[in-house]
Amino acid sequence: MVLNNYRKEDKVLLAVDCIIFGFYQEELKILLVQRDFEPAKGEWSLIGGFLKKEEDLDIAATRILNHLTGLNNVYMEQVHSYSKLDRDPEERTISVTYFALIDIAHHCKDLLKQNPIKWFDLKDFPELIFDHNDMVQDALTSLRNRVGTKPIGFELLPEKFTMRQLQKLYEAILDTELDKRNFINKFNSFDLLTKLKEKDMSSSKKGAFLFEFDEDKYQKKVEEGFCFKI
Amino acid sequence: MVLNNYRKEDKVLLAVDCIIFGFYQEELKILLVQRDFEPAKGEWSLIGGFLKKEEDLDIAATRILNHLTGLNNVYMEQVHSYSKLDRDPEERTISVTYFALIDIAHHCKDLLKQNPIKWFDLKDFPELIFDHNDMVQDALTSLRNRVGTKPIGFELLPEKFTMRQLQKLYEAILDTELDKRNFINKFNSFDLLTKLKEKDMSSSKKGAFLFEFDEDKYQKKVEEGFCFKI
DNA sequence: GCAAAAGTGTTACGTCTACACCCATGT
DNA sequence: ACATGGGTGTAGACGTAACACTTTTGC
Repeated sequence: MVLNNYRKEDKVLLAVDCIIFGFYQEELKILLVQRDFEPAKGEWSLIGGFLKKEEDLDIAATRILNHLTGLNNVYMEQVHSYSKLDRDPEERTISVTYFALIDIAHHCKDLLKQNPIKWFDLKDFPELIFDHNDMVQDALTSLRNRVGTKPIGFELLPEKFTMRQLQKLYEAILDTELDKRNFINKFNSFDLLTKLKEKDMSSSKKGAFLFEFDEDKYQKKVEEGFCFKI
Repeated sequence: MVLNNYRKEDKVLLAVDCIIFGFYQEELKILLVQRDFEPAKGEWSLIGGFLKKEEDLDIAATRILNHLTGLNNVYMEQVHSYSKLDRDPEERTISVTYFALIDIAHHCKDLLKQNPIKWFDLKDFPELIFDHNDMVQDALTSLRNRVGTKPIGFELLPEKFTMRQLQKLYEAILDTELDKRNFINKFNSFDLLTKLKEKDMSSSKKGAFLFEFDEDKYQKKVEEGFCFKI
């Protein structure tokens, strides 16, 4: 027999946890929070919260991110749902994760000062509560897959960036070294970037030209069947 | 302030919906059920149910699949969570989808006779309730991505299969035509199949050699860094 | 003048694609 | 003997990967 009465069914707590990635000094970073409530008070955790009756998951993720960071208009994608019975010792909780991509330099100058929130190097961050370490791992895998088929890397960079920054970003995400000429040639072949007249003088004496991602151009190309593939 | 009391939080109904794929007569199929309860009684729907207190999502998906089909040991993967406020008119319900891969020929001879469950051609199935059409689309996308990086296609075939069957399967999943020589050459280059002495005589007079997927060999290769990529 | 990063093309290599004929067998 | 699907190899196109030197300028 098919289940036929919604009201008889068990309800559960639904949480949303955000894996917030940033990019700074050529390294991928992750934003973590020190829990200020039990259980596991004082331990490091992903930024999360509970789904409310009147919102869907995407909105909850946006709200939670905004609530703890003050950030808006952040690129987010749902990753996976976690449901092991004992994953949260306090109460049975199912958690849906989202990864978020943030341009640290632009948005977060004062975040770093705020107390229980801190950026960590993705290669060296503390043990997290519950199954949050798995979540980070899965989110990273998801990001790696995604970045290969959709030009979302820019979400981690300032609007204007140098080719070298872009390359270092992809190197950090994919955890591999890339040849600068091949990288630039490939990216240029997509014809998605606008080269500006400005230069960034912060990393060399000669200065490096700045580029912008042309979202409109990308959308038009997609409609024409273009498929981003790096 | 961080949320600090689990008990105050809203709880929700959590459903699991299964997108069950099969392969038969060179076409991808999907298993659908006619709802025998309100709302939307009589309409076609994915096979689903509600998560129970004592199970995690993987187990719920397995139970639901088994309950409506009698099948065990079915390959399943979580796809996505759907949470639009009005997606289920009866009551706020979040749904987590799983795709399942089934060898129709082997397992389901009598399923077809059972009443409210029916295999449909993936290219021609009825309008589904709620957001189930989106779920099917997303699951198909997920299957397409997955099949390119993990040898799961075999789950849709009998244990022993011909190269032609395998090729037709990939053609059906990817919705594209493949060259038989290129396909065979590529697959053989992986060295994951065992050629049997037996032939399948059902589709030609000459007969076609049967092959088996060597799961152990695949696992060993993966440990050595092998990466399936088709 | 030298250190440090920016910028720029070509060649070799490997992979992917296209393609056509013979084989075995049941009717 | 012929119709049907099974099985096999190669050559050209294409994309990827490897590689080194010149430029600019602040110190």
